[in-house]
Amino acid sequence: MSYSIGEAAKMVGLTAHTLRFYDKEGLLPFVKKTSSGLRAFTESDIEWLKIIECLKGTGLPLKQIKQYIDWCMEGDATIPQRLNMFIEQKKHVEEQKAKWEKHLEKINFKIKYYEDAAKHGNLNVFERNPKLLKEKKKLFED
Amino acid sequence: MSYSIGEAAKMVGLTAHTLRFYDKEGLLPFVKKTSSGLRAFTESDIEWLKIIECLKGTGLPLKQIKQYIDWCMEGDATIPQRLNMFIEQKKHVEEQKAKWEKHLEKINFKIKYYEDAAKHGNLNVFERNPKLLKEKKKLFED
DNA sequence: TTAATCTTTAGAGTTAACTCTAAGTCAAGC
DNA sequence: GCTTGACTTAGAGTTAACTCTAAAGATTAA
Repeated sequence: MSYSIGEAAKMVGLTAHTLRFYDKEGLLPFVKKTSSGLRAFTESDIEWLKIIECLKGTGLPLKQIKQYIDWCMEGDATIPQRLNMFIEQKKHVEEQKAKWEKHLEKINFKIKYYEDAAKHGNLNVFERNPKLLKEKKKLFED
Repeated sequence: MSYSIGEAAKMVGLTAHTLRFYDKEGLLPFVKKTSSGLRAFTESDIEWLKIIECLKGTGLPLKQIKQYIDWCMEGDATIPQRLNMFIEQKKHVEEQKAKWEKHLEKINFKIKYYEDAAKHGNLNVFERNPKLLKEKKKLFED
């Protein structure tokens, strides 16, 4: 059993347009067509789409995703490159997570700041709460 | 004391071009100019840049960042909107973090998979390690 | 069998966020 | 004073990733 492009799109949360665009960019060399020229997505193809989504969702550009797909199509000789790519991507995700953690601290500070400001209707937050000023200095120095 | 656009750019890890672009887009209404027309960034302006970087780094588009800056320029009446924006952005960051966690699991699986493949020089990983196949099914179902 | 709803292609258009160029102005060191 | 490098503007160009259009062919339900 196989899925039309519209069904496949729905399954992975993309549009048919986007899937055709990916195909045009060479990201879906594994998708076969029926005798009348319609794309037929297999279960395995859906899994490919999910790994593409995973890589895209962690910030890997389509060009590099294509590189990975190309390596997969080339066979066993490219296993080390593929392993390396995922190790690098893991590093990247962990760096991003750390960066987001830093950003989240600033956001949490701003929430505290504006909660106090909202309560009193003005921005004299640091006069009311000097500790928050120290916190701000720690967060924004470097 | 104040900083030139080049100095300010270096301090926040952007280029002078980008800062001029932000200014043109209305993101830097607070930056004053010298009598001869050069932008002069104060310490407080650098802090603005850091909060812009924080919002941009957590995926907020420049248009919405501009909306926030505009609210700040409007005064105390917009405090609730600003608070709300940071609360929404916090939610967004936490959703992203959860998404990245999911992606990281898939990446970790692929690393295990390709480590075994690399060790043996071929992709018959699931024949050697059926547990990994079950893990894969769990990760890619939904 | 026919209407409605897919799907196909090539190719044009869009959006966000830069990135660069040209032509001129300003500032710092010798 | 002069050179060198940084700064100014307006505006053009770039890149990634879609997003849409048109015209034609395929599939499905009544």
